[in-house]
Amino acid sequence: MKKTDIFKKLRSSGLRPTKQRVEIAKFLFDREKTFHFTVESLNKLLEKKTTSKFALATIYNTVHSFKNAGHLSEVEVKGNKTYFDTNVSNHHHFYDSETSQLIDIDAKEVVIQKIPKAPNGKKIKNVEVFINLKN
Amino acid sequence: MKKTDIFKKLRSSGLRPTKQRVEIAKFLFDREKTFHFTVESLNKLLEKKTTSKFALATIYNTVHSFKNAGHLSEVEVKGNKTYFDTNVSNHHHFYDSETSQLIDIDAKEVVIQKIPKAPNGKKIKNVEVFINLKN
DNA sequence: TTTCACTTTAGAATCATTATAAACTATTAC
DNA sequence: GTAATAGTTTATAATGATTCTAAAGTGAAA
Repeated sequence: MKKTDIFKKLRSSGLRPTKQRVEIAKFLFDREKTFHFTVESLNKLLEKKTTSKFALATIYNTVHSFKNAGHLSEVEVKGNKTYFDTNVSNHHHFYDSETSQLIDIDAKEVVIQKIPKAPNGKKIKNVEVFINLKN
Repeated sequence: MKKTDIFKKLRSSGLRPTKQRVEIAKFLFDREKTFHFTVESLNKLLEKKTTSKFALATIYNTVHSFKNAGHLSEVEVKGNKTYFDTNVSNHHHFYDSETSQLIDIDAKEVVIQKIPKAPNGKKIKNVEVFINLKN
């Protein structure tokens, strides 16, 4: 991903391309596979892989901005940490609780034949399938 | 649920039937429908519905004991609070993020036709379907 | 009924996350 | 370019959920 693309991505979401955002965006989005992380793990990786220094609050701010802009999605995982995913398309997950590892499952890999209808005045927003793994 | 049944339930899981555990167990398990809660909400309800007084730590201890004994399950919900469920059978959930409300879906209400196989040396422990609702 | 391991308790400690307010910086208008 | 300003970053404090600690309490076995 070119630097200008990152600028565009940020600008088009109303986010000023600051040094920090550009660097975090490059780290998050400039990769082949989707990437799952917590703020804590992202912080550690940024410390290791970049020369810049980021306040923890900035990482929280940035991740939330990216999430609100639709560039990141949040994954529901048991436990108290928030997991994020660079894959924002509709998809599913394997979860290995032994290693706390998430693996994406493409939407077309799961076919649901029957599903109950939404209660009372509600509608279905989306369906997420979570496959828990064991050894 | 009779008091002796609660005693049995606790004893058979190696849990001493203390005053607190019995009262919390009665509150949680003596109902028709399944019940979803966080420690915070349970604490408030216990304050309202019982005359006993429980230390918050006791509620945490008790809920964890019950969970480890298999009498409660944990539900994966986005956000930072831990949700518990008195339904420990294999089942699924509707989730209304507007009201933070969970609704159980019986396992037989969902039929999955196709699912990917587990990666490398792993096996599938279980599959959980999460249906997010909107208005 | 005594003893002892298991529990409960209040409060301190910890961990993740959010709020605050001052310093900084990208953008806009000139 | 330069100045003004609105949006950002930062360090730190504050908050909220959860866990830890160590002392006091209590079931259960002998």
